[in-house]
Amino acid sequence: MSDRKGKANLEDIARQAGVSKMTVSRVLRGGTGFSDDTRDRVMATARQLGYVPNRLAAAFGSDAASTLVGMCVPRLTSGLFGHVLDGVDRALSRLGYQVMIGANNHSTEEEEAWVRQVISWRPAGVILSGRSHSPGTVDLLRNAGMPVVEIWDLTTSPIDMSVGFSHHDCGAEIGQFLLRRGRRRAGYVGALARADVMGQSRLDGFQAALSGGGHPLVGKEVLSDTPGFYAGYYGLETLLARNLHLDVVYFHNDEMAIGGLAYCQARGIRVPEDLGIVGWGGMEAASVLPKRLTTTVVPTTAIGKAAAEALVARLRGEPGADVTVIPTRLVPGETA
Amino acid sequence: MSDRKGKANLEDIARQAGVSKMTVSRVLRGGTGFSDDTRDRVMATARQLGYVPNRLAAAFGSDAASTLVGMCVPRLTSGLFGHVLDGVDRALSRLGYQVMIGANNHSTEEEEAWVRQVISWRPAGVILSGRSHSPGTVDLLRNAGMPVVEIWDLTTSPIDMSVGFSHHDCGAEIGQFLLRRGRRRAGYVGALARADVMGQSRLDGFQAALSGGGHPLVGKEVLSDTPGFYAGYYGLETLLARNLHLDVVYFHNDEMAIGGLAYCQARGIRVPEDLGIVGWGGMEAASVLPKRLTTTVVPTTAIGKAAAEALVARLRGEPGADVTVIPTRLVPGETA
DNA sequence: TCAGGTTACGTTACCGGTAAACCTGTGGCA
DNA sequence: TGCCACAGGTTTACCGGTAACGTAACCTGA
Repeated sequence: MSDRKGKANLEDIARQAGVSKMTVSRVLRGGTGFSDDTRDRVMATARQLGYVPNRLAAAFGSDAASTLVGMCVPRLTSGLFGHVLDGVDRALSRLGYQVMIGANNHSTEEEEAWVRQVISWRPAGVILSGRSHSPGTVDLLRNAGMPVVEIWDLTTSPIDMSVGFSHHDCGAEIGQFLLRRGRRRAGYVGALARADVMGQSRLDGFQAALSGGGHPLVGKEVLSDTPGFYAGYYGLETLLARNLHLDVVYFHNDEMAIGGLAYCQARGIRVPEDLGIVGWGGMEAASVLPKRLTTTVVPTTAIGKAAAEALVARLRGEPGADVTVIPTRLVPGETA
Repeated sequence: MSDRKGKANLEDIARQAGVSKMTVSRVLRGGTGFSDDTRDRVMATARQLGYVPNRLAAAFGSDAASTLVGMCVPRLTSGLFGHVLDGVDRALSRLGYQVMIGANNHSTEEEEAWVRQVISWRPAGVILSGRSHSPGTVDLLRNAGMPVVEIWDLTTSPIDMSVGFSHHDCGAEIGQFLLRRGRRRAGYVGALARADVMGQSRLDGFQAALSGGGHPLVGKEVLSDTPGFYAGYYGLETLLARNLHLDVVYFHNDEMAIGGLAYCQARGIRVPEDLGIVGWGGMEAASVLPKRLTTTVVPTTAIGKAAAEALVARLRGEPGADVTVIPTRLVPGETA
């Protein structure tokens, strides 16, 4: 056994089984061109030597052999993206791929830095979150010539493929829903400001719908904090302190909306009578609250799965749509 | 430019800059053995050609050059592990490493399958969650001779290194705390049963403390469901239906405890007067609830960071402890 | 009976870096 | 003057697979 780290390689197996390296390679990859007898002998030898394949060598030697997929999310601590990641990982690992992760913290520069790193591993493909990227990122990916899936926020002109839904439509749908329910003085509580392009899209859609219905947004409060429970709590406190006589507040996401609900409960504000509360995302907690949160449920796992499958389909040369819509669902709860 | 995918390589840069491949390699890695003039020329040429390094080739050619780290968590959808992953990723990406993820779904077999895959990429090191692994996993890792960090549940005899805290102690601490607060009839609501070894450790510690204090656990309900809000809600409902006159319930984690709180609120059970509720983990939501949840706060991000740093220290040959304790903190809230 | 296809292999070249050993000119010093 | 150290390189070998092509033995049908 050639003993760089004491590991057996194809050559060791070949020698011991009395065949060539290439035959061993073919057998282990489950190809054709060998007899049943040879296959059994090679397999037995490989097992006996404790052979651990070297994907590094395989991917290096042949551009087609990489089973690595890069996936970049805005934040690893987001509950929603945890589910997306889970969907991606389940689908890909079942097909023999491995996932390399990254977080861009809602920054296109950080995303570009990550893409630069991940590309240096010559992955089979890359999954990005969102549809706004730096020119450098787009260049790098175009040049790399590998499948790219942009998820979460749908785009009709993707770098390569897009899987997700329209954030703008989500916001608009909620706006129209609230108008139908008779709400007239809507506010918004968000976080991360310009950084989160997709949250901004929802707000844009929301505002457009409200204005279109003749009752434009009355006030908004956008913190530069992490969009979590705290930010929802204090964001609502700040917004209400401005005495705008709001009758409903749309939140950046469910976490923040639940923070808002906590604030209402603490201050004796009745929901939905005194104030309506609406979230976005569809986290599990939202449905076991004393009052079920009105929100948009996003099929996170399905998006991850669809992205992974689109990527693999392209790698296999199967035909597939460039744009896949995974619809969200407005779930009227008891808070608006 | 040799055009396998149209990408420039060291040789292209070398030719154009009028030096050898090796000199280019040294310059790009920031080594020594070249003049300032040569360095500037090489750097300029690399930029001009849009050189993207090939880490695959580097890691393949030299076992020491890998910047890949594998990280396996029980579930990617867990809020706590999202933070651990974040801690790991931040620390590692700052140091130039990339993270390959995996989920074992609380199964040592799935973990072994993942380890087999990740090792085939010849990573610089591996981070695992938990301390119970299949013999095959331990063999593979020992044989690979790379740094391994076991996180989350501390072990005094790690495969290589261990970073975390004792789940058993967490449970015991809560047990003692509740006894001091005068609770005498404690119950437990959990999930995943045998599969989640660490949850079981907490329960063991909890029971030991209660028994030691003369008031053993009265009843428990362990669902084979995902340990989330729903499971907490229905688990508590089922447990209380047995009319055991419990005065406090310890939950597998905060999500389940919050589900339990939701159940109490729905049924008019006063917390903490009629029933105490205790969680585990320290999720953000727990602190903006109408009543702050009594729980154990786990420094998730710090554990991830410490694990990453221990791994890198070992890679650099710096001295470091094999076992690093990251203490948890019992936070008495208003629910017990 | 023999051209032509098929099966079951073997051979060769190559992927793009890095380690290690090897050169070469220059300056310092005994 | 001769020797050595050192800066600033170059050369060579190798990592472990895979693609592409070559080939001998066997089969098959006209």
